[in-house]
Amino acid sequence: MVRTLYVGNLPWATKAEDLQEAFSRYGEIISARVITDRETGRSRGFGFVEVADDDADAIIAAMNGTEFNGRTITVNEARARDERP
DNA sequence: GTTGAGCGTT
Repeated sequence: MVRTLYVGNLPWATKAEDLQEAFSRYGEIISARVITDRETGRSRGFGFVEVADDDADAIIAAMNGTEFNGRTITVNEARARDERP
């Protein structure tokens, strides 16, 4: 099973592979993705990381509120798009 | 070549 994590407050230069590398230190990463603006192609400063269910809690605890390339990032469980108003 | 709260593609 996988759980999707929301990662916010990222530096502009952050790439998906950067997330993968950083998060994989604390658990199994299924996939990582940084959201970029579809129109401009620039990073929106946040992303999503799919992690193994068993590692999700440890990863959130380890990464949330920590400094990532100079910015204090936010990590918590992501919401489904359907839940958004 | 910029910016800073937020929850994305198929």
